[in-house]
Amino acid sequence: MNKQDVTIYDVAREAKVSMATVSRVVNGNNNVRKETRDRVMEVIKRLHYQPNAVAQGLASKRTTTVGLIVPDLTNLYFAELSKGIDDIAVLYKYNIIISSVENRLMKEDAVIQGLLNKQVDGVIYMSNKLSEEAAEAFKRTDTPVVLAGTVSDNLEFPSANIDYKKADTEALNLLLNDGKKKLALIVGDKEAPINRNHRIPAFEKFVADNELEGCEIFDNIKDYSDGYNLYPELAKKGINGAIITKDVSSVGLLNSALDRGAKVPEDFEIVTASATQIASVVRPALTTIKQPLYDLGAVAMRMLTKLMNDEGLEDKHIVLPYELIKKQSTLNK
Amino acid sequence: MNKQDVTIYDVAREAKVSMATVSRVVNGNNNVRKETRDRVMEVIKRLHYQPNAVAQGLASKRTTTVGLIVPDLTNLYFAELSKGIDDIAVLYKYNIIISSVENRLMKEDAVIQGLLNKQVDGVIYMSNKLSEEAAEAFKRTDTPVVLAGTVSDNLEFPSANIDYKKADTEALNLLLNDGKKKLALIVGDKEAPINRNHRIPAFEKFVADNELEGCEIFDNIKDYSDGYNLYPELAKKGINGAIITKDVSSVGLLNSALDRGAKVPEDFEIVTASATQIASVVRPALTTIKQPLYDLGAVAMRMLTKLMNDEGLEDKHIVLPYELIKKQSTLNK
DNA sequence: CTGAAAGCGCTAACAA
DNA sequence: TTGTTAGCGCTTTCAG
Repeated sequence: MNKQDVTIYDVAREAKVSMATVSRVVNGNNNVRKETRDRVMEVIKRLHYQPNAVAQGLASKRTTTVGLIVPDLTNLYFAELSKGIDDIAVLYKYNIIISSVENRLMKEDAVIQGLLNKQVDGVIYMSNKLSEEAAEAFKRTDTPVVLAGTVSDNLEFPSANIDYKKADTEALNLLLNDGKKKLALIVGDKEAPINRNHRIPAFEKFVADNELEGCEIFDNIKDYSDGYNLYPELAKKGINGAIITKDVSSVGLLNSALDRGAKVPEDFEIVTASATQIASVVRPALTTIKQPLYDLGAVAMRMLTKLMNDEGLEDKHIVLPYELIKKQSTLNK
Repeated sequence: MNKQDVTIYDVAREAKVSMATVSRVVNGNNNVRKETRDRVMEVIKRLHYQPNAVAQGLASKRTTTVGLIVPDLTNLYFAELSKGIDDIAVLYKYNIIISSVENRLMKEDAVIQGLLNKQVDGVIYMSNKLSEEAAEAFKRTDTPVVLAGTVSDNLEFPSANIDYKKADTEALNLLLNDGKKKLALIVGDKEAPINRNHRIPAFEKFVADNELEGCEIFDNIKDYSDGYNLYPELAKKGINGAIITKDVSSVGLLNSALDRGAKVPEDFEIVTASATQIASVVRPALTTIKQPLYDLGAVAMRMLTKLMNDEGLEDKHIVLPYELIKKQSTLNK
């Protein structure tokens, strides 16, 4: 059987109606007499007609496809966001074209352009750092864009997030309350807007407000071994409490601390800021800022569907509640 | 700026050539005089012309898009396969439409049909269990299909896998050699072809060959808590060595065993059969059958590119080497 | 090396 | 309620 053996034209002829009528039936348009509709449906069934979505897309200028831009699929943070997005996409009958952008030769704006050339109806952007060129590319187009689990510098794009400042401050308070005063904020990339504009200012404010000494921000801690290798430095500096944004790094740090004979949480407390599976299966279990990743994705996609239907957004920036889950990597006095 | 303000026609007029020539330039066809090419290129740059991939797709009947069918994105097994696929896809300039099929109301064949309607040039199927309808849908179409990290009952589709029988047998030998004789095979779904046709027969053969008593197969262990809750039953039955196919379950089992005071690996040994991140960060680290997931994905996608170019496959079923990584959840005598 | 012209399969006014 | 008729933006023979 060939790629497309039966077209709308075949159905029309066989059902003795015009292509327009078949098109109406296929698209659920009500302006068709029931009798006609049934006849057309019967022929569609009989001939196994399937509409060619590419032709539909060209004619209607809507592809029912959205683009997803994600750094890395194997990072559970993004995988869980994606799952939320996907479920809502299915609900609204959109397909998803996924593009990873981390460690790619192709520049981000080229990736975006590729998506736009495919005529996606919308884009969800999840990379932690919205580059200049990417922002420019988005601004040049009518195609709606929503950010999920990431922020832009000036709120120009709709987004779904948690209140990172509040979450971090609450976590820092937990550490301080446990008697830990030499604190660290450990991030993957200082320049990511989420860190630059939220986490770092919150950390600095907390340190200043509480007149803490010897607190420090560590940058460039991205994977398990980064975390593992960082611990000695923390120990030397007397750091006894840390918030880490990536949970794989947290686990590395945790294991490293344990391997070097540190007592967690007595000597050293850890809070991880993205509660994926991985944080909950290690022992001692990690205290986490639990972000509602699935929901963030779902909400972002829901916003996008509204924009794609020109419905407008009542709220451009949705903030979902987080939870501080206290486990065994903190004393929780 | 509108979705598409400049078309091939605009470029043609501006460059004083025909659309055909512009098309040739865009597609890198050599039959264009350098002078003409340069002129067209200049106009393309100047007008910021971007080809409409949907129109290209309709006219050429190739969309440079492939469909990915995956149970669940947040399962690292599939995420890592997907990463390999994605990297090769980028290399060959294909986009990826990803469809999750686990816990969906939509039946698998409907998902596949949706992909075919979008005129994908090929499909990579990674679900653990290729349903009847799915296989039928694939057989009805000319669109090439490749299986990655999964098998079909009768080798009808090209695939990339490891030798599951050999891997499991090697792992079982490790357990036996460590003195563990009451062994378990713990799977997510007994009926998945990979289990039914490979892992289970290998297990049964091993048990028979070594005349072991009290060995057993456990089904339906899919997530962390399934694994966690299974341990008491294993303990009661005196099972002292287990191969588990899902590593999240392995971790549940491990933690459960430790929580109940069992010594791992002295009293109880564990080998997990899919070495994702999660298996390597827990303590004691899990001994794993390390499948080259990234490579399996990459190889599958490479096969697909060949099929999409009608190049034919020298080898329909590619078997990649695995590694048995001995860690602390086995004695490794 | 280049252009003319016929589609690809469908949607969407507009008429009837 | 239905049909006619232009396209959507591009590729691809076929001629020249």
